[in-house]
Amino acid sequence: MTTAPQVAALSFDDIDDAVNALRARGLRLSIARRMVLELLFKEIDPVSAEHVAQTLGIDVASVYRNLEMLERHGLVHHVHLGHGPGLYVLVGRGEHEYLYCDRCATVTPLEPERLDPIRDQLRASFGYEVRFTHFPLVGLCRDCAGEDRPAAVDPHSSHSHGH
Amino acid sequence: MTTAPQVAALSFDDIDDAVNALRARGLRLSIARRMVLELLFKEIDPVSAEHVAQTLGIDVASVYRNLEMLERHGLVHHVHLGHGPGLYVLVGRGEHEYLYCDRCATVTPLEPERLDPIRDQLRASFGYEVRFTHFPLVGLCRDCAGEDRPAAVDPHSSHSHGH
DNA sequence: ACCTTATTTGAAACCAGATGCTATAACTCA
DNA sequence: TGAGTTATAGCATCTGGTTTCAAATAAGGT
Repeated sequence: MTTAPQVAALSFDDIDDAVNALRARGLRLSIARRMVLELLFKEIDPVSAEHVAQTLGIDVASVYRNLEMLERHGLVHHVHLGHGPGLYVLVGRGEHEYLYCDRCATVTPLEPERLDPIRDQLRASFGYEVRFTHFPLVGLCRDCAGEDRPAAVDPHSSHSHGH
Repeated sequence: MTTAPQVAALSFDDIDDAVNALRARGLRLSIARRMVLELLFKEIDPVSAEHVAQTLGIDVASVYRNLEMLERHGLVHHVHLGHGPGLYVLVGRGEHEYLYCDRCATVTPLEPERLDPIRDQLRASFGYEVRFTHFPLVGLCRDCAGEDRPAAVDPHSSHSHGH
């Protein structure tokens, strides 16, 4: 008993794979939707809806609708790192969980397996099946923990995304 | 080595104590500010700025400024449970960390000590000093984990705050 | 009491995200 | 391939949450 079944562990090798999954669910595939999907397949790090809209020249509203819809169908989910907009990422392929430093706003993506021991312990203690995909683990990184007091910074952006 | 020093573990027995701490830092104490503090001392659960403003009949802008300021000075912090407004709570006195169920939106406050083993493990593995005071631990509660798939619900409010 | 400076207020700006509407584009079936 | 059906894109507009601005007020020091 190391890890519970990764709920809805959909995984798509490529766009067509994902597209088929959508089609199988009776969903249409508009140009815009395909573009969003393609972009998500390209990006490694989570991206904001705004970013998607900008880079693709699509209306943000449409982007939000698409992302939300893809999320409902389990292809995508969003994470909140610090404050600022939610960031979207494909599930399954290259999925990560995140460590976020309160102080320097550094984001450290982790392979989910690395947190399995934590999950096990939480399951054992509280019966909870936790994921750090929606909210990151928040605290002080090694460097910041060493220094002075932990004045909560949150620079509202400039996530120095150190991957 | 069970727990790292609780960073900035300020703790105030009563309002006057907190007020003195503020005065000592050269801050004024307006009626509004005192009222906000008093309300926070009364509340057990985290409250929204809106709630504070409503119950006290103070402008939300002032409430936000006060809360933000009290937060800067380490008397208060805020937590995000699901989506919806940030919720503010006094630091130190009766401080909790939170478990949040993705599915049924149940919030379970925990005594921080109960998560110390988790903290220890995360410190050992990643050098991170984590707290679950800003973002809760998110996952499926025992009940929901048993059932079907984990359709992310987030009823956008109605936190059935079971304390 | 007086002066200086922080703080309150109310309005307005702001951002992330959601929603209603109409034209259009996807899929269905003939 | 073309017509019909229905989802989706675009755009404008709204909302909730939070911040900012200018002017009026009130704290604390002297």
